[in-house]
Amino acid sequence: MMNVSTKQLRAFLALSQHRNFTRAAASICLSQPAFSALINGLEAEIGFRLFDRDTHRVRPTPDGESFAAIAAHLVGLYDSSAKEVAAIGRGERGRVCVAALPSVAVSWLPSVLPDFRANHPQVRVELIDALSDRCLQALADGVADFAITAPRATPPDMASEKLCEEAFHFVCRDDHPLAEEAAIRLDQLAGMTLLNFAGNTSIGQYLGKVLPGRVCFDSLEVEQLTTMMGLVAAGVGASIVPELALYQFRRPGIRIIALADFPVRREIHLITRTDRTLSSAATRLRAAIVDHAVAAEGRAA
Amino acid sequence: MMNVSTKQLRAFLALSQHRNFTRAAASICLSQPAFSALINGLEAEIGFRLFDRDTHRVRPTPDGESFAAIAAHLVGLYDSSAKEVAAIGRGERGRVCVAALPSVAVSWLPSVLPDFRANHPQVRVELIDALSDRCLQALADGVADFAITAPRATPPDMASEKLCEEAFHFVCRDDHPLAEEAAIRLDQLAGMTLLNFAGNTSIGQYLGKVLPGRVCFDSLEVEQLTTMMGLVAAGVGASIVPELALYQFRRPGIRIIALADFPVRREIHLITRTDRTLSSAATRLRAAIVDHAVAAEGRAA
DNA sequence: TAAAAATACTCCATAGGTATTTTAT
DNA sequence: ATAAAATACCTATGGAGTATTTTTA
Repeated sequence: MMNVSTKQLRAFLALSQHRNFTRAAASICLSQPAFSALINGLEAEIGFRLFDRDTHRVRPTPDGESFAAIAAHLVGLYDSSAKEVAAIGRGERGRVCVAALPSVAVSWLPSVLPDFRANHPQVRVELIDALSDRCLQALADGVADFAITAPRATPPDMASEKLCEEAFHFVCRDDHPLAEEAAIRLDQLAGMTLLNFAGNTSIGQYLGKVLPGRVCFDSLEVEQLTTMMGLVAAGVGASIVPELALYQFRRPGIRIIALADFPVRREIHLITRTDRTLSSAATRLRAAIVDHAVAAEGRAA
Repeated sequence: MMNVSTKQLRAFLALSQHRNFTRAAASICLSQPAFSALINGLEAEIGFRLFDRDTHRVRPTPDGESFAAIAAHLVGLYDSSAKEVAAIGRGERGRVCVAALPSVAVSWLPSVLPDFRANHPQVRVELIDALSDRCLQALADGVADFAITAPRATPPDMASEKLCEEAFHFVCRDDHPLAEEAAIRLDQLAGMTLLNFAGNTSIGQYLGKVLPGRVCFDSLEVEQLTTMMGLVAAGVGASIVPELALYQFRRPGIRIIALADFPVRREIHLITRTDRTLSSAATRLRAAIVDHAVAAEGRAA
């Protein structure tokens, strides 16, 4: 087997160029004897002489000239590979897949993704916008690099980091009995019937923990915010949704009213697997998202 | 700077394939700790983790998978380069230029070149067929790798190896006074006028050393054998040529007669420069030519 | 508990330096 | 006589081995 180091190849190329051991050695920051040893070792390794040399002239042999083309190719690929690897390390290559709740995908990511994509043009970004369970499933399956959701509990093998927490709001049509309130207390909801979210949604899980015994739930349960908005707009009923979901309800005829003493806030977490190293690209995107969350918290406070 | 050895890259590729340190180490004939050190060193060098590993599972990280393509390319080029270099060393790449006397080019090389070219299809062979002086000039200029000629003396910086020596023969038209002789002695030529070769030809030099005082030279001197053959065939005169030149004269109407006591033989030498290493290809061709000369001498003896 | 990677350590080969010698112009 | 490559010799780094420990499924 041919065991040639890039150092030897660079020494060879330097000597081809300078045609002088002392100067070529200096050009790659080596002493002349060390440099000579590199060239001698290279010649021994490949089995033929690369330079004809005496004390006053150094010139490539014919075989040395044939070798030069090969060495230059190899060192060239090595250097460009090094650049590529550095780019991977800076998160400028590869693919990132984020699984996020639709409300997060709509309200959060649009303020982070454009910047990230502009700074990482060679990274393919994929977004899975799904309900909490499917987000975690994508993460567990290895499809997603990380998830942004409001999980019931942190699954094993996963680490959770709180990005923010958000208040719940009452939403209703403007002909609803409470439509004119500036703020609503929980006792004002007593006996009232509210439209609920399905148990596999994070909102449904939060409401299910807090409200039973205080309000009646309509038997109608939905998964999607869009659907809920449609029902509210149609006057089918009122409901309670967290901050990030409000974008669906900011439209004529629908009222959004603060809940003065609602006992819980929805926590949005960024979930990563503990048993897999994130790609550098994913690490960068994750950092951008966390930064954005911290900044947003700062503005809110 | 990225200082990564091919050994590390091969270790990486082995681990990508086996996904098991112990087996991957065995596959490249290393102990498991030495192998681990290679992988750790590689990760430290490039700055990101390549494998997620615990005691029971080894799998590439996303960045590791990006790296795999680069590593495979690099190792692939390295290996094919090693093959190319080996081919250079075996004399299967490159160019060989031989400068040879026309008589050698006609009589010698055709029995060596076809074999050589068949065995070295990727070597470009160039042939300079010129008189002695131009052959040596081509060698001195670095255009020719070696020369086959009959030099006056070996120039400095050049080494000479005798390939063969050859007898001189008398050539004349069949109406010449000596045409019917079986062999001719020098004294039979006394007073006779011979066509001569120019002083820059090897034949001219040999004849000039031996004949003055014994025969008259015609004032007509030529350089080329073809021309001499034309003059002889036209009955302008007779001449003396060495063995390898006889191919020109083996034709109807021309007699070739042995010279019984001619005091010199022409020596054909292979000349190489002592200050330049021959290419491997040239070394091979040179060896083939020398072998052929030795074999021919054997047959002659 | 068993299998596999990581750690600890020891040893030797070799890369690199300085000082000196050889060589060719 | 001089400039440059080769040689001699020393040191220190690191690569590779064996033995052992740690870890997790």
